[in-house]
Amino acid sequence: MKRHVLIYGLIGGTLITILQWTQYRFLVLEHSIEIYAGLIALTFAVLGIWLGLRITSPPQNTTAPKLPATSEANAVALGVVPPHKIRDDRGITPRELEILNLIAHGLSNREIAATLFVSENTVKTHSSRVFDKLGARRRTQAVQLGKQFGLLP
Amino acid sequence: MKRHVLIYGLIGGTLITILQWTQYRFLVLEHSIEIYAGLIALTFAVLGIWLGLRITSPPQNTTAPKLPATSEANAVALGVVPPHKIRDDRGITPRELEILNLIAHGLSNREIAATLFVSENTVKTHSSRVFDKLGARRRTQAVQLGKQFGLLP
DNA sequence: CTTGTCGTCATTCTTTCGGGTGATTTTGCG
DNA sequence: CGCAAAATCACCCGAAAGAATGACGACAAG
Repeated sequence: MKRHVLIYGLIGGTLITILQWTQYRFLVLEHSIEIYAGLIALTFAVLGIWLGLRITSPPQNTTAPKLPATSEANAVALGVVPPHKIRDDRGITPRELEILNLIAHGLSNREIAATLFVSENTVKTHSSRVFDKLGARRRTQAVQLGKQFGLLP
Repeated sequence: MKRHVLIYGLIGGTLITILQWTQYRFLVLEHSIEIYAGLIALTFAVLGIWLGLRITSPPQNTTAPKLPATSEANAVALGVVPPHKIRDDRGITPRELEILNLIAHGLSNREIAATLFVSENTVKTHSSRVFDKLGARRRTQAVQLGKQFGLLP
């Protein structure tokens, strides 16, 4: 990301230099200022669009927390390797995984509590722990990450 | 969409006009040309970024890191997915599907609103409609049903 | 016996979701 | 042009979710 800003500034500086170099031509051509302005506008508009695409192509990178840099996980993310082979169990206990599974099926905490015959607070505790271990802030995100880690089908 | 281009051209024209109007000031300030060039560059860079976001956010191909709509066709062609699983588009509009997609990625309503440059209320309206059309009561359930209907990868 | 883990439950508090309703603006199409 | 669908935004309100604690019993390992 920093490289883009660098390139950006570099192009800007180059453009300024070129403008400075061709400064004396303003005396000759009458309306060259508009032409130059248009050129600059066009250039930077294209550049801006390109930049805009660049900086927004990974939209949830800002929200997505710690993703492992391991080659296995990357392979899973890219779909190269079937995810059931490598499951990144991040210290998630069986009970917690059970809750995560029910969450993925669209059940509410109350329904999960009723299913497992435990208190709703217990479900909340488990889910909170799962979220913490997965680095998720919402249950939908937990489901998404759970699938990435091969914990969920 | 056409309006944006229009606005774009309008702003450009206005800028040119302003430049023309302030043309005589170039005789006073020595390096104002660079300043003006920088201003133009900055303005159009921001504008370009904005435009780039505008023209690329409606189709979620650029923002969606996951497999696009052609994934199912590819999967069918590869024999991975049985062809009887046809996507049951239940009158869900593209925008609504886009919101559903972002929900499936674990984004909150606020984050979705920020991603799509709309109000949080709008996101809520869309999601409510999607839930209604899918028969879901929770977003996790909506995701689950969306996958069942072949609307989500 | 001490330590650590796991599962369980509670309380308080804040944030987020979701339903409901109404409104305006854009847009696509006949 | 005029209409209908889609998209946008606003407000209220209750329910659900989640964070931050603290606590207790069971159980296995050291």
